[in-house]
Amino acid sequence: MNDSLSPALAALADPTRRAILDRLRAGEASAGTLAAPFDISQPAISRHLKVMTGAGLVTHRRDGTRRMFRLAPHRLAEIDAWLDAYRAVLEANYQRLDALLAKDD
Amino acid sequence: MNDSLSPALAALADPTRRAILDRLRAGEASAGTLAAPFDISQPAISRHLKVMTGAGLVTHRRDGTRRMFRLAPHRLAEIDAWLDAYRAVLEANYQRLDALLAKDD
DNA sequence: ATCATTCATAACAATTCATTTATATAACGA
DNA sequence: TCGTTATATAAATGAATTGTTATGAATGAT
Repeated sequence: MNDSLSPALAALADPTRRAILDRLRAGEASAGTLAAPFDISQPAISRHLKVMTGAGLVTHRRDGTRRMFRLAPHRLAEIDAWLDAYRAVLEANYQRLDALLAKDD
Repeated sequence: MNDSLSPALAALADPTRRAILDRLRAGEASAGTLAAPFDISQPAISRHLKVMTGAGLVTHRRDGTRRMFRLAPHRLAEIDAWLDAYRAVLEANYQRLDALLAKDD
């Protein structure tokens, strides 16, 4: 099995990493910028970025002493494609979810 | 943070558990039926099912000595909703993904 | 050359995870 | 009540994960 989903989903299972990814929707950012909002050490963030890179969720390029990270949408698209198989089952539940989110329950 | 995504994504990060979920798309199935295709011990599957239950991906009911499991689409819908935020970024990449899948690369 | 900045890597401890074997529990049928 | 079937739980183990502090490496500026 050519399993690129497992590492990607494992990477996304961490709230810090999801927050980093969220930030990257706004565009490229340096490791330092990405680390700033968090209360954990710089090496910890560096590791998170390495995990995300390994999972194919982000890419990076050098810019002087900084390392600029960028969202790599491919893996998210794969997850989306994986969800397609469940789309039929999900469709019956969208209303319920919408209602729940609306009620902020 | 009311984080139901983390456990769900962590649960889905395991190929065995994704395969179990896949099987459940066809409908309700007993723990034994779900365990059959795999080469790992019964307790291991039982634990996988417990993890999936804890993550809210499945529910179960008793049927005599058997325990019948069923897909619980709510969490998958939440993941789908989470992906919505990335949908704009993804859209630019669907063609590329489709091409890749078509080439069976 | 030296120094400051930005980031990665090493080494370590604590925790969590996936699995196994062995055993317990729950429900049914004779 | 006893045995069988189906499944869960316990205990143990090794591997992976997440965080820390300390240190190294790459780049640019003086």
